[in-house]
Amino acid sequence: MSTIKDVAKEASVSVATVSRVLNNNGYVNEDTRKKVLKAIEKLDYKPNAVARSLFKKQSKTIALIVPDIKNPFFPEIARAIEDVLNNNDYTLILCNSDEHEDKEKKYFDVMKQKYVDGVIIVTSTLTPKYIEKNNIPIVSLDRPIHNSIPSVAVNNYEGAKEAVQYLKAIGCKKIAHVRGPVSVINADERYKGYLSEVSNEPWFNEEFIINGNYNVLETAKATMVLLSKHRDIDGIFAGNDYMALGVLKAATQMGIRIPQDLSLIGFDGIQLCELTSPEITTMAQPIYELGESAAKLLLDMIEGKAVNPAQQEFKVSLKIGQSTKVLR
Amino acid sequence: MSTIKDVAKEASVSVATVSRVLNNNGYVNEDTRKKVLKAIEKLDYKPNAVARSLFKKQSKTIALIVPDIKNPFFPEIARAIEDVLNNNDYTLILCNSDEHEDKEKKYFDVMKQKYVDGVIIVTSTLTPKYIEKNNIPIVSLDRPIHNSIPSVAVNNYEGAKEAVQYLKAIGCKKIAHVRGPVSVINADERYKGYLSEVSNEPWFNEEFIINGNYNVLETAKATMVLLSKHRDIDGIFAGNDYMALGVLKAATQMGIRIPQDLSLIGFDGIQLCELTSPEITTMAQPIYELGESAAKLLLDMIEGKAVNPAQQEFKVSLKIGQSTKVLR
DNA sequence: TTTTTATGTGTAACCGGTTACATGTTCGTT
DNA sequence: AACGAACATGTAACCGGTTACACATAAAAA
Repeated sequence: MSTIKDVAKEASVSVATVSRVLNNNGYVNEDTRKKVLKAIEKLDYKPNAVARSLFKKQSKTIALIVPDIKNPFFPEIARAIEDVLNNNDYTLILCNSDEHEDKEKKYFDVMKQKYVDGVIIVTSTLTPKYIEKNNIPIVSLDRPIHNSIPSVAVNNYEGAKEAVQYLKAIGCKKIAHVRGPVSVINADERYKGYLSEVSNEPWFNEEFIINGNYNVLETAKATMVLLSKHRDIDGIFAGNDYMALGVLKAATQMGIRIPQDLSLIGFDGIQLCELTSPEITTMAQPIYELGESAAKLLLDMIEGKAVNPAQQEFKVSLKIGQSTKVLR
Repeated sequence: MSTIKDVAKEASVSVATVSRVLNNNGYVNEDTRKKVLKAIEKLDYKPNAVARSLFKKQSKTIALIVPDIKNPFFPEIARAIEDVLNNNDYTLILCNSDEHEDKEKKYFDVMKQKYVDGVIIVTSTLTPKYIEKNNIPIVSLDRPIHNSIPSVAVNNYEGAKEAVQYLKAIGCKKIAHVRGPVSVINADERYKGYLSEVSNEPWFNEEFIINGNYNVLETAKATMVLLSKHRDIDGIFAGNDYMALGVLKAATQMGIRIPQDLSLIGFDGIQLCELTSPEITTMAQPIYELGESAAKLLLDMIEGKAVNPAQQEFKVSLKIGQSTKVLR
């Protein structure tokens, strides 16, 4: 690999001049510029990003910390983010936290040591205090942390209400809810949205709420228990699509037909919804847009454009599949 | 952020000494070491990874280039790789190539500029010549490029044969194949494996082979055409699980029951197989192991342990789900 | 006692860029 | 003719580490 010195020598100029043409700043005579460009071409010179980082204290790299990339929501997010970064000559570092605070913090340390320019994080454990202490541009995604931390998310509470309203509208008389982990803010919001819609219904029963922990198999098990005890449930609002898959599985196994016997609606709008049969009706988040916006917001912050701690809230939208059916 | 100079001053020693205790090499008096450690503690000093990289010409970072992280095979791979890296204090950069040679090459350039220590790549387009020219430790995953390039993959040909053999064994009389993209080596191998098992069968028909391009919806469409024309097909070997999902979708839509009317087997063994109903029978690759091995191999290469261009080949194993049924 | 050898520490060069500052031209103005 | 602004380029310090080398001292060997 040739260095800037080699180029300087080849073009018979100083390294400063080469640096100037490289970065297109300062005065450079047109002829000199051409000479340098020719030398760069000849030597197939590529500037050393690490040396540049050391001086500039920035690496053109951002990190994405998610609980687990295997959860199908996150690859879609990651893809959107990477697209934006790629278009802006940034690079994406991927981290799996398993929701462990220790891992998150360890990643944070490493990122600071590597001059990573910013972080997009999906977390339920990190505190605003810790984050501010680290003083690195950050955007929380999917799960707002605090109004002092920029975030990109959807209105889970409203979305959940709409989902339940839809089930009601198509004629469901007894609606159950599979909620996500207690510690996860969006699962909580969705749960609250469900509650606000059903807690005053005469049929409402605490037992209609089960916890699927954002896990398919766990959901399937819990759903079987639920449905065998309460055979008259005719609608289920799953806290996310992944768990809706679990419900689908349980129902199929029990010979309960979806949507004929039971209407099912999920939340998120992951691609998987369209691939199952029946296709899952869901309250869809604009996932790609979410990732895209988070990335753009972060880049703006890094480049000093965005100043106010933006709290972007997107709307979810009902995406009707085949798992819900108008009953009457 | 404090630097090594701050620590040196705090401990009243030279930066060289601090560096020595940091890296645990060279002679350092026990008392001096303690003094330095105390200073490090006091200042909460973390060495600057970029400065270190510049000198050492290595970044403790490796890149993973996949066609698209949204394809559910890759998050599982990525997770395995990241686990290994994390345990070895390496960081993972994620790149989506969309199978475009241009993007792959662009990533390569960036990686070299950033002193990325190695690359794990899933590609069908890059040539051994190009790769060797770049002279960076590399492991090709899932799709061997050439025997001069270390790779980690499964025996797709054998696996495909076994899959078809299984369909035969359970009594399928007419077996179709949904193949993957023509340009992708593993899709080709699987196709050949299928052919070797069926081309001599009296029932064999060229029309039993359709192309799903590793795409669900495309597969579903093609499958509907296939099945409406050839109603006596009673077994389908899908080139991967993702396409098997497409077959499942098509069959459901057409009222063809799986496995009662049609047995379906996929390839890969992604987690999704267990989440559908019916669960998909598949020739499972040891996905996690694949990623793990690729990462370990690459780290060995980077640290100069592995020298011979290893071509690791893993075995696939039949994982019986609910999409295949013994017919007689 | 002298010579090695092992131990301990500091100075400064180096990794490959960027940029502040100095220096020197060339113009346009007055 | 004199002077300031714009243009052009080079020198060297700097970013924050690592390490070769020099030097000093203590312990071991001759």
